[in-house]
Amino acid sequence: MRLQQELKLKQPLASVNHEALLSLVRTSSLMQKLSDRFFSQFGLTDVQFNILMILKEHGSEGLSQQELSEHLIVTKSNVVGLIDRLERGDYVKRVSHPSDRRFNQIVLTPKGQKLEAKVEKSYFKEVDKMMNVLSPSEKRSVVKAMESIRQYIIDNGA
Amino acid sequence: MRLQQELKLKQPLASVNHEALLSLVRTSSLMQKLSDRFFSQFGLTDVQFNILMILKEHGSEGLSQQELSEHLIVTKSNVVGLIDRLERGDYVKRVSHPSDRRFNQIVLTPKGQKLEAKVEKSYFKEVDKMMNVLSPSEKRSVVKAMESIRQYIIDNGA
DNA sequence: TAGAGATAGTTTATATATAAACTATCGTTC
DNA sequence: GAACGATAGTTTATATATAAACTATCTCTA
Repeated sequence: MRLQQELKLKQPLASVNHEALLSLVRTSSLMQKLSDRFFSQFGLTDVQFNILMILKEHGSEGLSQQELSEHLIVTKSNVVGLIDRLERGDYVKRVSHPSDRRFNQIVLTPKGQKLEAKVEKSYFKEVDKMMNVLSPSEKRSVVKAMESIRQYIIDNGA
Repeated sequence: MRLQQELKLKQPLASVNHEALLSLVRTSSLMQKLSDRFFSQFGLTDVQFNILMILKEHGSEGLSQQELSEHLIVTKSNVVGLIDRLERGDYVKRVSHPSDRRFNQIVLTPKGQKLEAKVEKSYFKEVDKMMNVLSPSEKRSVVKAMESIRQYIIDNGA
């Protein structure tokens, strides 16, 4: 559908720049909703699955909450609740760092490992289904454009 | 920066599809943060400004909370709190529909109109600055790619 | 070695978001 | 006209997110 109709605008968008921006914002918002629905099948949220994937990559050493907050680009105060909830579900645990008691090493439990492996398979299938609506050159173009935008944001102090 | 480094991945991304998806997700997340910082200058959030813009377009008739929830693609229960907070700041008000008391017509107050007009000017300048990192053909390509993705999501029941 | 500063994590207050259960109002149908 | 069903908005419980103030721990330096 055309963006103007989707946004229920009375007038066409005046600027191509605004149209491109709203395209991105609207699309990522809808992707978020699709993602929510997908992960809720497994009793997870997208953020929770992301954490499980990150922790899987870091094995038995895990990551500190500070490191996790940098991976997720969220504040450390947010990570507290995220780990609380994952710990409540017995998917991860906090382990005290042996030589520096300020750190929690967050590691997957066996239950967390099993769930991650199971969800990951379905996840990559869904990703392929969605992204294959784009041609290879479109994908390259999107990746390049997104990189330019991120560079702008980083240069402007994010 | 390369996505792999930004995401602090130990291994390169296996699939181009996943890379394209994470490009989008990461970029919109950073855009959200830039947006937060921009609007906080004016004591607003991005969602609040979006509501003010939508209401401006609908003048003295305003929109019901149900209609607003459709514009914003959020649930009506979310809209309750959004309007509560904007009403607390005297930016909008709830007006009972004259012939159907189930409806609230949400309209801008004079204070809300003034703020919207002021913020809008800066907003469009920022949008131009950011999106002009893309060439005209890149913008067209992004708009087209995003439309394809949204079509996929709509077809898959969102 | 005592104190100062840095770092990791937590708490609190607030904003955004959902789903589900609820109230109030309106329309339709019998 | 009373009952039923649909619609609009609210409330509650929960998840994600921030900023700011806090505690605990560690490190460095005077």
